[in-house]
Amino acid sequence: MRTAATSRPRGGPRGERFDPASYEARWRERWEADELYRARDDDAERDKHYVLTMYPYPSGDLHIGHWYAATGPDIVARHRRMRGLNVMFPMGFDSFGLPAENAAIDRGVDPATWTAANLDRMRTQFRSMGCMFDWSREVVTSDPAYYRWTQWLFVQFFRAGLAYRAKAPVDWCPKDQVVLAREQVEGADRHCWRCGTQVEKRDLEQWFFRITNYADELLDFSAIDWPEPIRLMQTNWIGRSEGAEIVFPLDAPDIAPIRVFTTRPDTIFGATFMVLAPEHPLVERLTDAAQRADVEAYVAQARRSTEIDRLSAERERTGVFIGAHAVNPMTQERIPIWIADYVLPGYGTGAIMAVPAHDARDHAFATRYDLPIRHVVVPPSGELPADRAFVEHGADEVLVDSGEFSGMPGPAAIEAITRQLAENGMGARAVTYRLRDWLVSRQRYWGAPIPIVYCDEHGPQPVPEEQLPVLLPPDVDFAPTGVSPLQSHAEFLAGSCPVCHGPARRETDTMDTFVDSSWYYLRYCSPRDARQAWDPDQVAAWMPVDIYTGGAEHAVLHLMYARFFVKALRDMGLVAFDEPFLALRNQGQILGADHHRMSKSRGNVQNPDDLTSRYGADAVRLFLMFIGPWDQGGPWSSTGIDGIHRFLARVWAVADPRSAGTAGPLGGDGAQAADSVGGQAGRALRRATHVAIRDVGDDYAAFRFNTAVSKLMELTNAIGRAREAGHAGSTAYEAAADALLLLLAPIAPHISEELWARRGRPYSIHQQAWPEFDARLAAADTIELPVQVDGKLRDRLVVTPDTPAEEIERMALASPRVQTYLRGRPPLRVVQIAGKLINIVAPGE
RNA sequence: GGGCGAGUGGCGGAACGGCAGACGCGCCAGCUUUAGGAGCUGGUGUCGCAAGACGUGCGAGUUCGAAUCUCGCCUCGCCCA
Repeated sequence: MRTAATSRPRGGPRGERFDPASYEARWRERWEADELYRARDDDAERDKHYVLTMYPYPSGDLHIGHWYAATGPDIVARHRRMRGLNVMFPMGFDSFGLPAENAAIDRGVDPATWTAANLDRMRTQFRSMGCMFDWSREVVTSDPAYYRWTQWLFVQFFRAGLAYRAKAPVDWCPKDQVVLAREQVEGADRHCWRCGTQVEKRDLEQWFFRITNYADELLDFSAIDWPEPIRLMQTNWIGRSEGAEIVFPLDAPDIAPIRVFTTRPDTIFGATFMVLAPEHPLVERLTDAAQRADVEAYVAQARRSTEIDRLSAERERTGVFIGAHAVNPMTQERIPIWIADYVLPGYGTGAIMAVPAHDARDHAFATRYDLPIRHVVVPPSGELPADRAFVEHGADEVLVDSGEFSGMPGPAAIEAITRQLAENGMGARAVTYRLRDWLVSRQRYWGAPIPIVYCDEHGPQPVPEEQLPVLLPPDVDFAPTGVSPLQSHAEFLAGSCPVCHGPARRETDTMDTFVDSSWYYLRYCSPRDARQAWDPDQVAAWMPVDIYTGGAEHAVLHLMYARFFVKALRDMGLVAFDEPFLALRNQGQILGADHHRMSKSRGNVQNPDDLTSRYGADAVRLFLMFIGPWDQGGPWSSTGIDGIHRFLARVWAVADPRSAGTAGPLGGDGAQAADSVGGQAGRALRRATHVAIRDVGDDYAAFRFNTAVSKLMELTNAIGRAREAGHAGSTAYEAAADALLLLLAPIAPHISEELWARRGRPYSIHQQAWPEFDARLAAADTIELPVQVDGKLRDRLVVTPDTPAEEIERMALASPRVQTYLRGRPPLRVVQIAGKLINIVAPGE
C-alpha cells in the first residue's frame, strides 16, 4: 500500500528508520527483567546516593505534571549513576486521603478497591515514562503493612510526650466535614486547601503533635541546601518574635495580674489602655456589674465571628470597656481594660498593652473610642504623623516622655526597659511563635486509625505495639455526618484497656495523611521489613536523602512536618541525623494551555498517554524539559514537540551506523579515509564533543535541563554537518556519536539504548560511565575577540588564545573601523578582558 | 497591606558585569515530492535601499562597559495577612 510504504523516510529499508514505537517498550521490559535499576544495599564499592521525588496521591490518571515532576529527578539520578554513585530512586503512593472516601460516598465503591484500581493504572503509566524507579521498594501508605508502622510511630510520639490530646478551637471544613491543620487553611477568606470551602471554628477534643517544641531548631537551615523561598516561607510560618512578657497588676489585689506579650517594650510609657481577648479567662471575673450586659453580648458576638474577620485590616476595630483597671508598671498610672475581638485568645497571652501612638490597630481602636494617644517614640525630625501610628523604631528613633529612658534610641530602650522590668519582677525577656502545634486528628475513615483506646478508669491509653495495626474495618457507612464513620461501627469501637484489660472505647479519628508522608522516605530504605518500621542499618546507610524534589506548595506542610519528624525521632534515639533532605529542588507547575491550573472541570488537562503513543516517551521527556527552566514550569503548549521529534530523527541519522554510513560517500568502513580528509574538521568535532561533555554534565548537575537539551541539539547539529561533509566513520565522528548517546542517555533513555546497541556497544548504556572531559580537546585553536569603542561593538579580531595583550591592542588599534571612531586621536584608555574582549575608550570631544 | 520573585523577538526561552536574542517553535524563500500536517537548504529583533541607528517594562544612577548591580515607579505571579 502506498501510504504504508511512503510513511517512512526515503532511503532506509524497513527496520532501519527512526520509529520509537519499535523499541521503547522492548527496552523497558528488558531493563525490568534485568533489574537494572535496583538499588543495591550491599554495594561496598560505590558511594550511596539517595534521590527522591515526592510520591503522588493516586488520583486515577497520571497527568503531564507528574511526568514533568518525575523526569527532572530521573535525569539527575541517571546522571549521578553514570558518575559512579550507587543511586536509589524509589517511588510509592500517598494512598490515604479524602478523594478515595469521596468516591466511596459518591459512587458507593469501597475506598480500598477504588485506590487499588488507581494504583494499578498509575503504576502502568509510570512505567511508560522509562524512569529508573526501583519498584522493588514501592511503598503504599494505605497498606496495613505500612500504616501499622505509622501507628507505631504515633505511639512512640505519645510515649515521648510529643502527642497529646486537647480541646481546642479548630478549623473545620463544613463541606469535607473534617478538621484541618492550621497549615491547611489558605487565603484571606480562609478556605479549605482541598475543596476551597470557607472554614469554620469549632471547639473539639483533638490530638496534636508538639511541633512547637522544635520551633527554634526548625528555623536553622544551615545544614541543608534548600531554595531560599522555601526557607523563607518556613521561617515566616514559624514566626518567631522576640520581646518581653510584662505584668500589669490589677486594682483588685486578690486576682492574678494580667500578663501581656509585646515586641515593643520600649513603648510601655505610651500604653494608655489594655485589651483582652473576649475569650480571656479573666474577663468573667473582672467585669463590673454595670458593664456585664454589654460585655456578655460582645463576647457572644466575638465567638461567632471567624478569625479572618477578626484579624482583617479593613475591619472596624470594635470593643467594650469592662469596668476594670490595671496599673501600668512603669508609669504607675491606672489604665482601663477593654475587650476587643482583634485580640485573639490563641496568640501570645491573649492580652495586649495598647499603645495607640505606635501600633496601627491600637491607633484605630483609640480613635474610635476616644482613648488617649501618647507619643513616646519620635523620629530624628521630631515630626510625627497626625492621623496614624508611628511604628518605626530603629537606632535613629528616640524615646520621649519615658522617664529616665527619654532620649534613648529604640533598640537600646527595649533592652533597658526589659531589664528594669525584670529587676522589679514585673516582666522578662520572652519569645513567642506564630507556629501552632500540629493538629493530626481527622474525622474521616480513609486514614491510619489513631491507635488509642479510652478507658473510664485509665483514660487514653496507647494500643500495645504487638496489637498493631489497628485495622480499618471494611464494612462501614460513609455518609458524611461530621463524626468519623468509624463511630457507627460497634465492633471497631470495642477495645480493651491495656492497663486493666477492662472494656475501652477505641479512638475513631484517623491521622492526617501528612503523618504518613512524614516518614515514607525512611520506609524506602527497608520497605519489606515486617518486624520494624525500618532497619536501622539500612536507614543509617541510605539516609539522609541527598536530593529531594517536589512542588513548592508543600513548603510549610509536608516539608516542615518531615523535618519535625526527623528531629523528634532523633531525640527518641530512633535515627541519628538532624535533617531528612540535604538538598531540595522545586519544579514549577505545568499549567493548562489557558494558563490555568490543569483540572478536569476546566477541561484543560493534557493527557500524556496520547503524546507518548504518538511521539514516544523520550520525545515527551525531552519536550517537557525543553519548555524552560525546570523550577519555573509554565503553560502547556504542544507546538514545538515536532521540533523534538525532528531532533531525535537527526540523532538517529547521525548515530545509527546504517543511516550515517549510507548518507556519506564513505560508508561504515571508510574510517581511515575519513580520518585523512577530516584532520581539521575532526579537531573541530572533537572540540564540540568535549565542550558538550562539560556543559551538559554541568547542566544536569544544576537541574538546567532546558539548556542541556539545547546543547545536545548543538552537538547533534555539529555531527550532522560532519556527516554531510562525508566524515562519517572517522575516529572523531564515531567518538562524537558515542558521546552524544551517553550524554543523551539520562534524558532520553530509550533511543540512546537502541542506538548504543545498533552501534554494537555493550549493554546497557545506562551502566556506562559518564564520558571523561578533556580540557585540552575542548580548547579552541582560535578565538574571535570583539573589539569595542566606548562599549560599542565595532570590529572582531581572530587570534590564537595565547596572543599577548600588547599584540591584541596593536591589532585592535590598527583596525580601520576602530580608527574611524578614534579619528586619529590616541585612545584615552584600553580595557582588555583576557579571552573575552577589548574595549577602547575614545577621548571626549 | 506586608514579604518574595519575574518582566528579553510573533512564541517558549539563552546570555560568570564583557558580541543581546543560543537552542527550538512559528513564519518567509528555494529545493525535493504524483501528493504533504513529510524532508532538506537558506533567511528571520525593529527602522532603513544602504551606510548605519535603535533595541532586554518605565525613569534615574554606578561603570571603560549594564538584560545582569543600586534607587524610584509600573505590571504580573507566588506566599502571608
